[in-house]
Amino acid sequence: MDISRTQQDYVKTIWNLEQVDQPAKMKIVAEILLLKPPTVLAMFRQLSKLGLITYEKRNGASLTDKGRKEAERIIRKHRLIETFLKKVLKIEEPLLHDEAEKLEHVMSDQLMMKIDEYLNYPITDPHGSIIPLSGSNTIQYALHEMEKGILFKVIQVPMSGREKTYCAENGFLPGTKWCINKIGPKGESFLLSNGKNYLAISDHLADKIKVEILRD
Amino acid sequence: MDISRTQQDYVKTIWNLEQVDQPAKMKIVAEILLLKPPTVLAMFRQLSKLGLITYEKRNGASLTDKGRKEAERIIRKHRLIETFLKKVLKIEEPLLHDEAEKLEHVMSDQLMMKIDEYLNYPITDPHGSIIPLSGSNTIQYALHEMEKGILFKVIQVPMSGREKTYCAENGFLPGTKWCINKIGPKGESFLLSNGKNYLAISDHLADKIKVEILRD
DNA sequence: ATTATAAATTAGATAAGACTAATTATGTGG
DNA sequence: CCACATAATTAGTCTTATCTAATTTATAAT
Repeated sequence: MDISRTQQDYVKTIWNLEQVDQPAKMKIVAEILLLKPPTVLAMFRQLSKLGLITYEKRNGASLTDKGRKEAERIIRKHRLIETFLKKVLKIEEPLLHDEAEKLEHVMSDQLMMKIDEYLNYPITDPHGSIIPLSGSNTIQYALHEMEKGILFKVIQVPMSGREKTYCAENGFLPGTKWCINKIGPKGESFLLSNGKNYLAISDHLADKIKVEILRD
Repeated sequence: MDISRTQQDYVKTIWNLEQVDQPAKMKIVAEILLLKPPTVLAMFRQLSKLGLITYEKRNGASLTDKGRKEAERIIRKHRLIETFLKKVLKIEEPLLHDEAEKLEHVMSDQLMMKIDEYLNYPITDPHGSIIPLSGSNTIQYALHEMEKGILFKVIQVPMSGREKTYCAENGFLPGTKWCINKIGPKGESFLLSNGKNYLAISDHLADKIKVEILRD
């Protein structure tokens, strides 16, 4: 059962608020969507019934897993569309955003897959925001393929030798989370940080490391 | 004042019927749009009030100039979108048509211009249908640039010499209407017909002839 | 001309999404 | 702890686009 365009706008708005840790209270959502509180209340109830959000007075709406999945499907479309329009047609702001805002509601998943493929599975959109993945499948990348500013989780490091030791000594182990601070010219080195320490990874080593992008 | 998505579907349907000289009667329009006659009647009245159609009992709806312009704006979008999706993303039927059907209602004129430019102002869509022009401006082409099956009006022929005589003798004069029956391999000759006679035009001559595509 | 059939119309209902105006909760400052 | 400001809610209305069921109007066939 597809949700309506209107409902899509709501989950998207709530998702965006949650990204910056703002509770999605009625008043705020109403302001963002240029609606009045009673309208928003009615929709919150509708979305609750659909299992997309939970709503508590004074606490605002929170996406359920189902709702988050819906939201990310739309955000993914929005960002892929922006990337495509910018790359291929050289569209600039504000047209870029406005068109994506409309197209995200009508482009099929099937078409989005084609666009994703055409763009060679981009990680970020023209504003540098991460493009959420489709569905629940988390794709693993080589560290090598990452961009600056991306937060990721380590999945795999070399299993033996000097490189294994280097990673282990620096706490760069599967399951740990890191962020890319800097990439050397021509991508020949990566400066990572985990909030406490910094760690340099050579191009060569980066090629042997598997990571997973974190998006929440 | 933009017309609604629903209204757009109606004028588009009426336009399509007029193209094949079918009167757009309520019953037919209802069948095409999967609606019931009372619904269509209500909309016919609405569209009349908006000056987009005239409606007479038993005779069906006819587009006014304003309505035709609206319809062609949408058809133009549909066909440009199909051309783009096919050329760039290699989308095939039936997805091609379904996506265009949705996108035509949301893509801005501005974006369409970019797509038109990107495609280098195509004349026909992937099905060979002519892409209507935007607005009232009729663009003139060299006969040379035309494709098979296109109906056109002659705008300009050589003003002197053997070629002028040839055109004049065969009734190929400004204002007359012709259709391209056949184009030689590598476009080195054109076989035209005006319904009565056939006329061959060489590549060389075709280059000096200006025509205007007829789309109604 | 009369009737049967098909098309058009009316009347009234519904659903989604929006509004306004009025009312009720809630939480904070005095 | 009470009053007031702010937030949330209720109740009722509107618009757009749809429907069904019943009725009227044309057209064609006898």
